[in-house]
Amino acid sequence: MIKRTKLKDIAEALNISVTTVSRAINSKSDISEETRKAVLAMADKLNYRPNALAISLRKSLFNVIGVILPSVDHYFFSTVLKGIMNKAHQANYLVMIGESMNDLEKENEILNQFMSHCVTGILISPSGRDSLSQVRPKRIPFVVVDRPLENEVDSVVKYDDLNGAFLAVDHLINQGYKNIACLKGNKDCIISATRLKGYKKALKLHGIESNANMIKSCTYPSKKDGYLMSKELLLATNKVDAFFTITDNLAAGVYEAAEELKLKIPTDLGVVGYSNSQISSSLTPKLTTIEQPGERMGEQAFDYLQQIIIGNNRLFKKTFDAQLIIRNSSAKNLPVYSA
Amino acid sequence: MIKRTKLKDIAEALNISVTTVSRAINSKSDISEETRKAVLAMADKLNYRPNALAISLRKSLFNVIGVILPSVDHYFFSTVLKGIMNKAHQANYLVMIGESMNDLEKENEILNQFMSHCVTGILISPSGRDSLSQVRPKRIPFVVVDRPLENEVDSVVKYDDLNGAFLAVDHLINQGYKNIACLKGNKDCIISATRLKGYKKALKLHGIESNANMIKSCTYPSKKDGYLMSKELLLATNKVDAFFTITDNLAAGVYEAAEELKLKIPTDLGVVGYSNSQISSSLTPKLTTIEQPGERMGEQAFDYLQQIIIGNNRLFKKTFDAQLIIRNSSAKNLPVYSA
DNA sequence: GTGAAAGCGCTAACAA
DNA sequence: TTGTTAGCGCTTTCAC
Repeated sequence: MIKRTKLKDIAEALNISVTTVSRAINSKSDISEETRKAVLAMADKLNYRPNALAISLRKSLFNVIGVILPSVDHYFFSTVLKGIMNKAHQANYLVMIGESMNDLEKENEILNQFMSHCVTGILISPSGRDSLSQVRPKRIPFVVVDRPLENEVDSVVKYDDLNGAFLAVDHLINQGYKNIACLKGNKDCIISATRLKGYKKALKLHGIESNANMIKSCTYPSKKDGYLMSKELLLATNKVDAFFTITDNLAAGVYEAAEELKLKIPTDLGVVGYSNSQISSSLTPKLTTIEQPGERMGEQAFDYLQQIIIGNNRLFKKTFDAQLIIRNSSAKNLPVYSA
Repeated sequence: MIKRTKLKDIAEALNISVTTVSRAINSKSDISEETRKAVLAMADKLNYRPNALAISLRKSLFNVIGVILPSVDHYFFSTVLKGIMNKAHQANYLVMIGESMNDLEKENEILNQFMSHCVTGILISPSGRDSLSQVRPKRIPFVVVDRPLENEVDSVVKYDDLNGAFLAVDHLINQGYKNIACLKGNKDCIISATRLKGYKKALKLHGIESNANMIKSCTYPSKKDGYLMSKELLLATNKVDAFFTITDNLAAGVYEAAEELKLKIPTDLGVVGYSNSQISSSLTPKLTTIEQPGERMGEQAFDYLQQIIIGNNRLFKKTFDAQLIIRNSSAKNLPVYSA
């Protein structure tokens, strides 16, 4: 922190009191137009910039919020962050950002640092089931984004993941695929678990029995994991004719395995991903997937947080409707989409 | 900001002075083991958390840095941010993040807010040529990342973009492509300009005259722009047999145009992108591109900033070497790569 | 319309 | 080893 002009400097230069300067800067009413102008001119001349730390300390409010996301280079989360920043900027809030990397301990560390630094509120995409039990006791305004723990006590902006997965798998079945495998993430991941439920729900609805052998998990879903898991399944049973993957990355891996095994998508193998990330429309054939409006979710989350900060003490909940984006990776018989 | 335990609360609970409590918390030497333990126990009991604002105000240092990037949902920048956060977290710094959206005015606004909030230093990827003339006068430690203005007065972590583009185009020529077009961004974008130079340098080296009609610009390079610009070029001259695009997104657009016009990549049309973003290996055929180690660049930038903050008053410069990643989009005759 | 004084939570110099 | 005092930069009573 470098030394800079403060109110006292302005006061001394003008031979008036600090109080008066403060009043002028904050455009209070009880001050003469004359002095006001003089102060402002001098402030400008000396390149005065208020010290937000001092102001915050004095006024007990700090217009900074903290955002905790699993990872910023994950496309979906980066759009959530963008949404948050859109609104935060408008509302004159600054945003601090921390990555939890799905690590509860690191998450808690960041949380504590944020608290120490007096953030006014927290926006968090929890890394695990116990995340929020770390947050709640701090008694700080917060809103959960995208990874809702099942409860009725927190404000949360989420996505209808159950239905998203359901739509994906239902679509595959309707297209004529019979043996649909599911590629998912960690057992502890709420999102993964919810999407798995949606998968099972769709199977059940169509009278298909879910088979544990058709479900594969990995720690941190990547293209490579998708490749390995799908290859294993394709070689093992030889009956899998479609994949539902809980993330587009995994689907990209399926494409790779399919090519290696000379299986044509979508005729031999149907694929539906999740998130509509950038790769989904770059794959050939283009990937059918589930849209996730990260930016809008981030914006909504900030709006709720702001409501809570200004004292609106109710619970805010919003679930974004699931939306299937049909492209060519699931067109068993006919290509249905080409844009 | 909610009310929380402060030193005074602990002091009163223990009937000792605030100073003593402070000493205990900060584990100074001149304090009895006994009181130290008592204080720590009470602090824990009352769930004490130091007020970083007050500490910073008092000590005139605030362990927060500000990061200004054009856009966080751009893959490359999100990895830069990740690199910065890796190191910042290790060094116990918090990071504030702002998006300039390539808008000088917005950039300046964020800058001022950061300054007001007493960030110790700034990491910035400048949005335009005049960005730094806004930063320099503030006399705050800063490091430029990835978008170096041509000067010798700032610390900067950059990438050898001239050579990156050169390698890309040189490679295309060596593969046997004759008429190589360049798809780029805005005229004001330094990065775009530098890569264009590399393109021209490679042409020149091979005795090919650069042709203004083979160079197309757009405002904010997207897949769609790539599609439109490449289609226009392919329809117009019918002689373009390869594209060098200053970003992978644009290359993805070229793929789309190629498919529409029934041109086979790489036989009819060679393509080389830039950035090695996620889509590059999802495209079919896989895209030859230029690797950009965003995370490592972010880490390096933070390290430099930290040096400057602790008073190491020299200029820090680092240029990451350009690296061509050869995949199949540029294999005019034989596929050369498949992983 | 203006200024003096107190205090936000904390630390550092100086006393005791 | 502990306490007293002053002050970081600012705002807010309360006098004048």
